[in-house]
Amino acid sequence: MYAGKQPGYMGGSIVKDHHEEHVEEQRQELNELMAIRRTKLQSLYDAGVNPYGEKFERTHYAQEIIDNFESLEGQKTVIAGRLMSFRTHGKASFSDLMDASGRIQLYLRVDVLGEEAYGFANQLDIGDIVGVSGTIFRTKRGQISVEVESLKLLSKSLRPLPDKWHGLKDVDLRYRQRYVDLIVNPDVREVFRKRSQIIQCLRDFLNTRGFIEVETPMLHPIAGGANARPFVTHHNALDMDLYMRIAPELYLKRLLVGGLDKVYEVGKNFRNEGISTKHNPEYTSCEIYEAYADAEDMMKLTEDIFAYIAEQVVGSTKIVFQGREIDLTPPWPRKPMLEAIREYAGVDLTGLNDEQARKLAREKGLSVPNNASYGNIVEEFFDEYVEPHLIQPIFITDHPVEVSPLAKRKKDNPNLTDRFEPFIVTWEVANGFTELNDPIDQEGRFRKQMEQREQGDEEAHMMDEDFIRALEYGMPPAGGLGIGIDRMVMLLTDSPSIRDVLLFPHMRPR
RNA sequence: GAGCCAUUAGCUCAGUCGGUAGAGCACCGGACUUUUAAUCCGGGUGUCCCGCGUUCGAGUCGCGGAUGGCUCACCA
Repeated sequence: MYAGKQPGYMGGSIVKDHHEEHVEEQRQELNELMAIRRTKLQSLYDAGVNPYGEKFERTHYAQEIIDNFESLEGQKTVIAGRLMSFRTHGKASFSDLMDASGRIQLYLRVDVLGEEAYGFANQLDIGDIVGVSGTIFRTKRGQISVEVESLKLLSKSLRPLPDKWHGLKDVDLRYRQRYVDLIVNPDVREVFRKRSQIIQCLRDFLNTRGFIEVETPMLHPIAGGANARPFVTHHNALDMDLYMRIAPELYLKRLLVGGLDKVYEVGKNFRNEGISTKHNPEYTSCEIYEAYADAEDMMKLTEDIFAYIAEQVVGSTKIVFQGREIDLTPPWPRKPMLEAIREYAGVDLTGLNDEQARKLAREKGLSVPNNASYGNIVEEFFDEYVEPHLIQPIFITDHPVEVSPLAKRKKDNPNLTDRFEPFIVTWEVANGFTELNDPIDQEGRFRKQMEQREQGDEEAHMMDEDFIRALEYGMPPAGGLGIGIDRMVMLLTDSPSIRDVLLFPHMRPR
């Protein structure tokens, strides 16, 4: 009954045969460096070593050992990570092991490990993942190290890593093979650790102030809440097209109607538009709504959020972006949009009608479509003359009603809204306003948007009848705020391109 | 979408006037028991992005294309 080979042995044999075939099959297509590693892989199997090990219990991270060396010197440790370099000296060798925390040097001696284990260690490659146990000490030259007493291969690496000194510079490859980028460029890990920290701080800040985090749909029957072209997708079972969300706004405001009066959502929006150093087709926003508040409250909230997070993550409200000091300390100045245009463009657009505004714009050499509204012209002047000057944090307020279809009109001027956008290093980093809670006005605004849509403006809002119905039940007066998380991360990590703060930025497929 | 630039070894890059394809790192072999971009000796591993053309001869010149970067346009 139990005659013949044991099941375990059989299993091993099958695995081995499978690997031999596989290795042989692929060898022809590989360059020499990879072929050598596959040969080594095969000899590991031949020697009965599993090159893809199992669970490994560690006692320390590399950085922990370095930070606490005084108290750890002479003690045993078990660590694991990727081998990043080798310096062999005959019967002794040095190697650098990198784990999530950092790097530490390994010291291997034949008289500690024994001939066999030492020989095995010298067959390892840069890039292999190992677990080691040993004793913490300091070399003659003062380098904190682990004298290795035993070593286990946990994962064989079959591809050579980029140059140890120059690393991986090809931007395209860095984004496409972010895993390699993360291995060889420690700064990149740091950026993403900070990104995580920033979002964590944001949640802490809001939760502490009594906001609750919610999740609303990403698949929308109507794409609303922003001026943007949506992605269209299809639900098979329902046989209907759906839009990937361009903003969570209209759902979050339904929650205000429902009585959840302080809500926020952190998540992705999808916009079917251009790609640039500041735009990715999917990006992360945090939208925040507070009932019984207004734009002024949301401006204070914005400043406080930026200041709090900068303090936590960078250690100061004065940060450096691309060599320039940016002072995020509240309060930030406020400036109405028309006043900013008067200041930087020398043009007063106050009280003009559409036609007068178009005429003035053309005189100034701006390209203006014939159906451009007063609001469009104001925005055009702003983008052209004002935006490039807004380096230090500032709130631009009081946007024209035509370009702010979800914001409440100003009490003293129905052509303007109680809206604000903070600008830092010329970027719009957020957008907020006193929310329009008048269903009749909202319906009128949607109709205006639909007219623009009919005139070919693909980014104009769609009519959302259910949202109107929700407002008809009564939405409390409220302030709303949307923060572009990616831009915030760029700012706080000194990253000039949005691709530097996205782990896997959108790339054309190869 | 337009302009400019780039594409050469696994990685980072040189390559002159059109004349047999180069360096460092990595890798392979050897020496070396406290090195650290270890060192020393030996070894060059290549679809020069692709195609067409000019030429006796193209990594190099011309045309077309691909991919990427930057700027502009678009886009909050």
